[in-house]
Amino acid sequence: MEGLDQIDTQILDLLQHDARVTTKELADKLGLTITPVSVRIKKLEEAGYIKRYVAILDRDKVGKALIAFTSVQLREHTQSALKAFEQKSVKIKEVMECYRLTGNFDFLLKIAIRDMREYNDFLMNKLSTLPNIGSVQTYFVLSEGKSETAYPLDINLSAR
Amino acid sequence: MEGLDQIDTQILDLLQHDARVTTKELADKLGLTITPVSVRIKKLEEAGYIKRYVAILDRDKVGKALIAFTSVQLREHTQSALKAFEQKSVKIKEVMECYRLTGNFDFLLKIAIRDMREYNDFLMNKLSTLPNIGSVQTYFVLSEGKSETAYPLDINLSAR
DNA sequence: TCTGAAATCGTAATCAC
DNA sequence: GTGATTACGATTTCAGA
Repeated sequence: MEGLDQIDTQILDLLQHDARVTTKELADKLGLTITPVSVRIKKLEEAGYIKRYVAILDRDKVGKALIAFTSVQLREHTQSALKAFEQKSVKIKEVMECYRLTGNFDFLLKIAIRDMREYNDFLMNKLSTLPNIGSVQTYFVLSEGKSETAYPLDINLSAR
Repeated sequence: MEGLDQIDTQILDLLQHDARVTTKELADKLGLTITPVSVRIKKLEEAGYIKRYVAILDRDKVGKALIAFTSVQLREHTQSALKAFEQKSVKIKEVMECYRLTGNFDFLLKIAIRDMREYNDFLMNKLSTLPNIGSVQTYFVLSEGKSETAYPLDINLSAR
């Protein structure tokens, strides 16, 4: 699959906001019939543009009321030390996201837990047991102004 | 709906990893038939445990190769200044996530862009036009070790 | 690459148990 | 909760433009 046209991009954008939209609805919005839309979706899936479909849960309702961003600096910055930290930290179930960053800390982790007690358990019994940890700083989320899984696609509106 | 039992929790966990799993597959995994599984999913949706279903796209393939975490400190910390920043920043399309944080910066933004040129445009023409900005620090993502939308649910495995 | 019809498959709703 | 039936809607396939 070589490149996306405007219709592909619009399909992706609609699906990344609502994956339950029916092919018929998509077809109507795009001014097409079901068949080509269905074919395009399948191609987008097979070519890997769509990685997967997931349900987004209500964080509070499933008991993960607390989100923390934990930044980590390692003591040693060899390639193997960086790799080792990454490989081990992502195995901790509370770690939803793990990024290696530029700037004055090495890793940023997003942690989902029930409460402060669970964060303490994460910090003391899980994160701190990893080798080579230098300094750790924690930032708790006070409020979530936006939390979007959809990427900001560039849709050329004149193309309709 | 008052509380989740082990079966509900397992349904949620399976759906937050793969929303395309069929009711039949869920039923088989849970040792039930389609009917009760179908009823439970509907209840979970109606009670708001499942907020929505989305497609997760391939970031590189859709041209958002660069992710930045941008931390912002405001000059003034009145309630109205904080609220105003949050309300305005979330309207910027490149801002996928916006959190108000404890600790030594006020907001953390996750920014998805094509490249450094687009980040510069975001910073110069969008973020910096918001009122009350004190200091801004940017951390670019060098590698994404884990990027999960699923919350770490506690599944009591002994319950099967 | 599209349209439109036909066949297939999954889901939702209903029922007796 | 099971298991069967039904009806509906979505998806896939295919002929044809």
